Amino acid sequence: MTAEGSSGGNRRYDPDRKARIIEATLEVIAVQGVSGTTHRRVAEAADVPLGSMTYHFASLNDLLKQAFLKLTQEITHHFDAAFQKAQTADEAREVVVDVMCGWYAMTDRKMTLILELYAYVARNPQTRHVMTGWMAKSREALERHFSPAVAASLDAMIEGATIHNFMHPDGISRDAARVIVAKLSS
Amino acid sequence: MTAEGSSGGNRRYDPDRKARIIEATLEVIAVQGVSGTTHRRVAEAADVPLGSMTYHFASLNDLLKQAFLKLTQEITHHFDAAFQKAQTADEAREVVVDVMCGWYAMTDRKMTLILELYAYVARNPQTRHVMTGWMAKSREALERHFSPAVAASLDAMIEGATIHNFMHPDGISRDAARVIVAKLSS
DNA sequence: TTGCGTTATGTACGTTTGTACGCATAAGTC
DNA sequence: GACTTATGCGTACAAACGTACATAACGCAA
Repeated sequence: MTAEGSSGGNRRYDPDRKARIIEATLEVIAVQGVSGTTHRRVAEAADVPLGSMTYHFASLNDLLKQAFLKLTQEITHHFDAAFQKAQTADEAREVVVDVMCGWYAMTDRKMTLILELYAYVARNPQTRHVMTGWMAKSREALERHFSPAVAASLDAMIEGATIHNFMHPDGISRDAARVIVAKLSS
Repeated sequence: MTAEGSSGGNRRYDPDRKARIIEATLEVIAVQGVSGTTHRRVAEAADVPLGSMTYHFASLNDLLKQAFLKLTQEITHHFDAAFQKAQTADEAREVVVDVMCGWYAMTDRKMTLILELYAYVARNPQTRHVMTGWMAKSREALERHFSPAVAASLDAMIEGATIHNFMHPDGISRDAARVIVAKLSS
């Protein structure tokens, strides 16, 4: 009775609702951009009533902030997992190459979300900690295999190469990436 | 009589109006983001009546497109000018260092605009040519001093370092940048 | 002057927006 | 069962939106 108890059309008791709304928010942002993200569109995507929006989130900005935070946490998780597997420095270098071009789960959707995040943070300084936190985690993962200076350069290169490859299909090939990583980490 | 002839409150004949609207658009985007850029806000910023918006631009998207195009042209111009001065490879390397951290005129405002552009292009594939055109010009400038492969890597590094330095104040120092450029261009 | 064609603008319209809030419905307690 | 409290939601509203369009203001030819 407690579970599955949807007694007709109008739903009740849906403990994952808030999480689902956040996920739906990312979906809407990916397709419509922050500029096209509205309470109503997210509500429809998450299949919840409009009233749930203002009930679970103080404002639209609050919703965006939480959605972007979840995005960075997911990415950080993937990033960490990839580097956790690497044992030797050479293996770590290969992971960097993987991330630079191809990425494990860097779909167009995720890349779009990241760029929306950047723009959002640039215009909302009070959410900058979302970025600095993410960057710190990435740096930390890299510094388990490289010196701080090299880690910083690899991090920047990952950023730039990922964006350039996204914007211009055949930007940096896998072989080219290998050469670059070798140079930077020497 | 033809110039300065504002015969009271309601203006007439203002040949630079379109250009001024585009500039005002960039100003609004920088502060409010694409999501907060409206006909009315731009009109106020440019000090033109609302009707001028739909008169000079087919739609809001058309306006955004033209504004972003102007942004990339300005940046390209600065970029080219900087590299035009460099005669030797070493001088070119130093320009790359300049651009990576500090940039000639890379204010927070301009960086914000660039990030908004990225997000906009990611969501509007039909405007991707604005990005590919810009990238081609940058690549071209770099290839006057470096091999294609090295130019591509420097371009990506500039991208990543600029963004990281913007997000996290003391990301890559000038000395560190010099080391990185030396490695990449060897 | 008058007339005409182009250029520009004020205004109105139908939508969509974020958000507030009264009320319905559940769980909790006896 | 009855009653109380906490939780969730349908709905309403003022503000702001993009856009269209009738009409005003001009330059210019006659």
